[in-house]
Amino acid sequence: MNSLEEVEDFVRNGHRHYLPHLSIDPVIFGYHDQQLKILLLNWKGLNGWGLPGGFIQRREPLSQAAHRILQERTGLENVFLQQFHTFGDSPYRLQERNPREFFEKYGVDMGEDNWLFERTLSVGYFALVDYSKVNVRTDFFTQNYQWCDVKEIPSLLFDHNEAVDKALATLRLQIYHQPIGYKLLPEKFTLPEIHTLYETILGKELDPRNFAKKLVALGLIKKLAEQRAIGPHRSPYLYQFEKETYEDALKQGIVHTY
Amino acid sequence: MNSLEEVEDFVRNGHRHYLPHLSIDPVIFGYHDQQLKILLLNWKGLNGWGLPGGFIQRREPLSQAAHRILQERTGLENVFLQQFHTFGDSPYRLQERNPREFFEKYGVDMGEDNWLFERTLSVGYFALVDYSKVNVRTDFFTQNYQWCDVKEIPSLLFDHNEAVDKALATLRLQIYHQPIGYKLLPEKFTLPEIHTLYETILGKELDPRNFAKKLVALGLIKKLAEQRAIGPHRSPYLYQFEKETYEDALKQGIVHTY
DNA sequence: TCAAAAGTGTTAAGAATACACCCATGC
DNA sequence: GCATGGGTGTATTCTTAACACTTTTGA
Repeated sequence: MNSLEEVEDFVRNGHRHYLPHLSIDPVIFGYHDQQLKILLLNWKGLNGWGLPGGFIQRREPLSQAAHRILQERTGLENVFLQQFHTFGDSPYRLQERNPREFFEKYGVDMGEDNWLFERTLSVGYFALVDYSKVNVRTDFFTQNYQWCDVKEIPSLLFDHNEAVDKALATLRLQIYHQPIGYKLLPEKFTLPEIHTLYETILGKELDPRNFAKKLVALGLIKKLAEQRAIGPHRSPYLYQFEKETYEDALKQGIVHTY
Repeated sequence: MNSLEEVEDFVRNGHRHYLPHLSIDPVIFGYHDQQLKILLLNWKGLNGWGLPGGFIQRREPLSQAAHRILQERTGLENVFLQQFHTFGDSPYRLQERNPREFFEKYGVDMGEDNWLFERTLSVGYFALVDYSKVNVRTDFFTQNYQWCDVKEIPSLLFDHNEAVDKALATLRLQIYHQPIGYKLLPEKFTLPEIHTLYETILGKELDPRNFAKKLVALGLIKKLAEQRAIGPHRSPYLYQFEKETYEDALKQGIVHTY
């Protein structure tokens, strides 16, 4: 949706293709270089940062819509993506919207009862990706983006701060029940790498000895014979996820701490 | 909604009051006499059992809608009610609905593009109530109801089995993170009572000694000096919830097992 | 005195925590 | 040889799990 024509078509005819009253605003967590960030877009007409978003096609399964929207924004497929809450309580989710000014800036005539003005609830999904592999695609409405560290989230548009907070809380609770990291680390990784990943996501320090013991005891990772040269330091061993144990844990859940 | 006039008004004008495409179908867990049941309604025209349901008013916060729908069905207020998932993937949630036959049975002329025919996603909430305190209110569409033991759930209409399964799984996971029981037991209760409650919800046996130790160690309940006479058996002591600890645990969460 | 249900304590195993030193590497 | 980061083990504490007999009560 980059040209004015496409936008006009979306505004006028979108209600034929998409369900009104519902959107999906994914919280995309990106991990790279020991940092956990989320993808924010600058919505031009609103002059503020917010989550990406999209609508559900009329005949499209909900979870497929979430994957599609993610794919359109990041180019990524096969992503860890999880529904965590549906938002419909905040004042912004109560009122009929007033994006009129917003659209008028672009000279699109919307009429009085355009579908985009109606009250819209949001189904919240979060994704966990390696942000160095992402090609963010902006469009007519969003020409800037940033990967913003989770420790420095600014005040966001709408109720998006609430969504980010809840997504992060869910992710942090989840990590005690399900393994993560498969898609965020290279196939072979070092203990310090996965250690930092967990520390970064949980936002707190984890004892490296206990952490390694735990992951090995759970059978989630196994040590390989190979090492990696990392310059003027001792070479760390490489590890791999134990795929079977990992997927079992994903499905059945585990209860423990780190 | 008991008379034909009300129904006709709902069918023809409901879209002015309610959001289309979205419903709330609460899974109402009722506990009483050491049994965990859910409320099922018999939808007359569909000849099958399903969950109660309702729509969201256009200007009504989502969680308030859930409470209202529950209140309308059960008369209960101030209930433990929790959102657990939004359903939009099953075949039933994909198609435009075809309740035409259903309504035609009642002689309501709906027209071709009635709002009730459209695809409808469902925001799932579950509630936990004492079913002996419930006055189920049926209406024009639902004149029978039953409290059905969770171990004997029949095949339900639409995707409601999926909703029940997921609600139960969520409740069982939740019980390891948050206390429950405040609204399900009398103010003063015995250890066997709360013990059975937890066993019933989890669907498995819990060692009575360890269980009692745990609840007391967590500071959730305290022993009173009083006992209750229960006939030709030893009189059990009464306990009370420690309100402060209980509410802290509700808000902040706990991680443990039973 | 009997039947039914309640109450209670200890031990062993496992898990979590805390903690500090040596090792390997490249410059 | 030195700076940097990686690797590893043990002791303590706490938590969980397993387990069986005695007490109370009213009939």
